[in-house]
Amino acid sequence: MKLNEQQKEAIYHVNGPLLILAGAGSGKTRVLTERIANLISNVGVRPYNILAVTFTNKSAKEMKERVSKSIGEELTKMLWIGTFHSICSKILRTDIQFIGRNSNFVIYDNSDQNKIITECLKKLNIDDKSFPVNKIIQAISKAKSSTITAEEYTKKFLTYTDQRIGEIYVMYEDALKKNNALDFDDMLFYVVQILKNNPERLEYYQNKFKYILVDEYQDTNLVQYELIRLLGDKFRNICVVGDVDQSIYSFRNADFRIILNFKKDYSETKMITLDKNYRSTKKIISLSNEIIEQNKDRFPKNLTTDNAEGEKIGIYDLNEEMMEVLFVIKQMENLRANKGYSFNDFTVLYRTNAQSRIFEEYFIRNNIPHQVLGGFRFFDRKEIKDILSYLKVIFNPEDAINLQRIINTPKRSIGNTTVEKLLDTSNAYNMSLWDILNFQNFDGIGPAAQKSIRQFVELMKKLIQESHLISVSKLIQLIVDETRYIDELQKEDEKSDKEGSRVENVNQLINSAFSFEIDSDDVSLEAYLSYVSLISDIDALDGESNKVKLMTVHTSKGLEFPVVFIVGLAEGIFPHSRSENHAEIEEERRLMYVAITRAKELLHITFARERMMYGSKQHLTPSRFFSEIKSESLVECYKNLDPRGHRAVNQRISLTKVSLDSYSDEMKNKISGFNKPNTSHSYASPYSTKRNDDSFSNVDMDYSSSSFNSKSNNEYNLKKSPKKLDNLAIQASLESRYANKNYDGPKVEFKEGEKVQTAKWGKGTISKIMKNNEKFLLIINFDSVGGSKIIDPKITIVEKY
DNA sequence: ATGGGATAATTTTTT
DNA sequence: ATTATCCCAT
Repeated sequence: MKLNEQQKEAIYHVNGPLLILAGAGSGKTRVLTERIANLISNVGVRPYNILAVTFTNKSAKEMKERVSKSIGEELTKMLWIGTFHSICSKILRTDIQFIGRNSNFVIYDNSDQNKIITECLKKLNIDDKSFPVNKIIQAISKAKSSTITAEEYTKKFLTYTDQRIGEIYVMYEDALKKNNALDFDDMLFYVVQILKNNPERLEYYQNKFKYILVDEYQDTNLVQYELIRLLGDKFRNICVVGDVDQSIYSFRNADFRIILNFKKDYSETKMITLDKNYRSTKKIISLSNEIIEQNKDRFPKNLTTDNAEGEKIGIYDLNEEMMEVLFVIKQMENLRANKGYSFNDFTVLYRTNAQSRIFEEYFIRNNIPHQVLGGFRFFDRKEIKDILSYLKVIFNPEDAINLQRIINTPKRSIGNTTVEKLLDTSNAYNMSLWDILNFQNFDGIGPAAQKSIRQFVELMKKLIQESHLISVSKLIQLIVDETRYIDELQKEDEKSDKEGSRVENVNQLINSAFSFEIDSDDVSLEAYLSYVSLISDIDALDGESNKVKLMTVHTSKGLEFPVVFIVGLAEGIFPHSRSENHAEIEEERRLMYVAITRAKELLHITFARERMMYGSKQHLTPSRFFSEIKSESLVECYKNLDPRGHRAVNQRISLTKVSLDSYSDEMKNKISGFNKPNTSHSYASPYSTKRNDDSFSNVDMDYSSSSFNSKSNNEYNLKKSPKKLDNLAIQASLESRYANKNYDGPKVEFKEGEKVQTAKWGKGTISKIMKNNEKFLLIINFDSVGGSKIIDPKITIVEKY
């Protein structure tokens, strides 16, 4: 496609600060990548003089791929493209000594932080009811994101609460230092401190990064702002791209005022607005404009498009949650049968992860291939964290937090009381927990526990020794073998009937470590640990397989889909009940704006008036966002008026066309503080009476003639059924039988791109083959289950079909 | 030291 | 409904 004038201007601008205000779907990724390509190919900038910062690893990867296509892999490798954290981790690896820390550091995540804070509270004798741990973590994170040190905190904030938090902050910092650990915020803050306090390092990086590009600038926080400011201060070739209307991460201390103030910091800024949308239909863009215009804190901007007018946006007012799901299923079937759409054109967006469940349930029951993005992360699973804790302690035995995590995992009779005593001793002698464990005798600890401790120490020493000799994947295998941890997991797996076993997850971890060893230049334990600390999940969104995607609106940022269903548009859910003040409601509205602008062709918005929440039935009213739609011509509203309610569900959904006006009125009555001037000027549409008369043009969603579900011919599977599907259970047991048998069948030749199937995961495509002299693994994109899996064909039978 | 039962809380999330 | 946390009995 041809570039428009604004895009060209942004791409070919070379020197001086550049602010690109890029509306949704305005081709900003293209502008960024072509800008990099232009700097290198035409201006003659050396690739290692360019720094490009992205918001997620995924977008960093995408940018690398796209730049690579235009300037080649070799040059792209010399660029610094990455997230703020990965860039800072790279800098700290060489420069952390400047703040007197050891480069052997480990990165602490939220749960590690949680443990430290809990300990601090205990030591300071502060009640964790009046000072909830998560609130404290947030406060400290906020301070660090605003470049406020612990000492400054205690001086700056003088209320009782803040003074106590300051105390905790000081102690927390101390603990991190003792454990030779950094939290995520530290990584950025420390780099800023190093640059501020060491002129020669600042000079070095300023000369290195002659050209800086920052994506998603509306979601940066103060430290990130400082960092970019410091790095770019010499050459001032800073290009930032963002959209105030898509700032949705203030709960993570993002501050969109930073992008609003960019011009104040750099008076010579060239500002370019990209407001031509290449993604969506006119109707979708108009709707998004009407919603976002309600926000006061923004640059006025009017996104337009030359795309087709498009279909009206459907609004569906349903009686209960299950009907929402049924409606989505039915619509998808229609679009597939009559409009040539396929499963991977469809995406369901929701406000909270909890909403995904019912969709998953019914999608599985109706054999709808789907993939849930986000939600519970692989690396947050207990068994995975336990193993990573072993690795972290092996790498850095001073890490008392992870040491505590594994000292009695699996159970080896070193209980809380014993650990408490050990910690007391550690504090008393000001020695690390690891040093204390290495003593031969412990006062006041029983002989059984002493023996266990000695065994544990010997085990760890052995593992530390081995870690220098063997690969990470082998080390993980050794850990689970030597500790007999796998036995404990096996038992837990047998007890619970949850899907996806813990043992299997551990195998996935080993496989993913193996794939890291094949892909990565540096395969040291250190490199692996910083790699896993900075990635969120191993499964990525793969656009090729034919699956319906389900995700939160937050996760959908930056993506686009032909057909979007935004579900659960009810007061309390979207906008969320936790959003109370004006600023929070505006953020919810931006979130709604993001959701709408994901859609390319068709957009359906649904809500249910009744839904199960917190274990009981709740009655909900339509979202206030409906009342903000001014043009009746953009939407088509349907209401489910079936008096039989849920009993009718197994037969049909009967939808009746209604007027949008009813939602304006309803919202005016329901939302307190909603004081719009009288109806005279706004929402009444000349067509409203006609529409009401029209109400017998029903949309009849009869699905008894469904050709969709081939197995149970007539009906959608909507009745309650046991959680686990029978066929899945059978497949799983088959799979485990094969696994235990140590299958050594015929060696089949596999090729990338080949269609294969396994008993447990069904059909899929081989996306990558990884092998070396000790292992042979397949990465397979499965159609029915979420994402790709790493499969060892020696353990899992893989058949071609 | 461990495990079971009572009790409380329940957004969004990258790194 | 689900899950984490706490406290007490074993």
